[in-house]
Amino acid sequence: MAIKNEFIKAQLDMQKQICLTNQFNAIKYVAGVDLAYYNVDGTEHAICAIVVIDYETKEVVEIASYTAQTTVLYIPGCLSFREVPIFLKANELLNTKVDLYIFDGNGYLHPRNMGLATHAGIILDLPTIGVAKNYFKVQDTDYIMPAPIKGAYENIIINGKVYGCVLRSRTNVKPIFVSIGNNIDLQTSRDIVIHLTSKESRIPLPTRLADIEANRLRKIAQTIK
DNA sequence: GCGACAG
DNA sequence: ATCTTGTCGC
Repeated sequence: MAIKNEFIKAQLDMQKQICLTNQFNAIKYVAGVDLAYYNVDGTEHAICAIVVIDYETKEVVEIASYTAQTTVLYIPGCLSFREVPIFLKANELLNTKVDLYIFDGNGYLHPRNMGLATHAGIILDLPTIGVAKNYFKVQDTDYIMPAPIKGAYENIIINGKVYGCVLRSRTNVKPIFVSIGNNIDLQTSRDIVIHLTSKESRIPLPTRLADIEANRLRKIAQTIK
């Protein structure tokens, strides 16, 4: 498939820019990013919602969103090319100077270590974390199920390299998959995800709120049709 | 041909 | 991701 090869070349080119160390002094504003999709007369549209919260008080600081027609189809491994352009437009509407972004999807846990969170992180040149609700198998490697206790985790090691981890964000609840995006390390990513996860959801608060906002806007757009 | 496949 | 109602359970 010609299109997919273009994406792979672009990912391989970006690969060498990934930063695996913390590049921040303090975290004040954290943004959660999520997209929702719907159709209008057979034309697919996407809504990107970004919700910024205060890392300590967890209060919502700002919400931004951007809707656009979809131009790129979804191909496993190439998700970022579909979602990053729309995310960047929504991000332009943000007034808050965000310290860290959390994406709904993988970062380093990707065939070329270039998932959504990493791709966006390199463009933003800011710290990002990828949090996926489902496992995206790389090189036929399975993950080890962590203990059913909040905070338990197992690193996902592929060919001797740590791609990310499976983290139990809530006791007795299906685990999530955490990986670095850019300008951050995995240990810190895990700590932050745990800090932002409570009994309301197994997903960290910023992305959970972004998910709710994106779907709220989608339902409104669908009833207007 | 069959199954897998972040969102 | 989305199409979709009720339903079992804390």
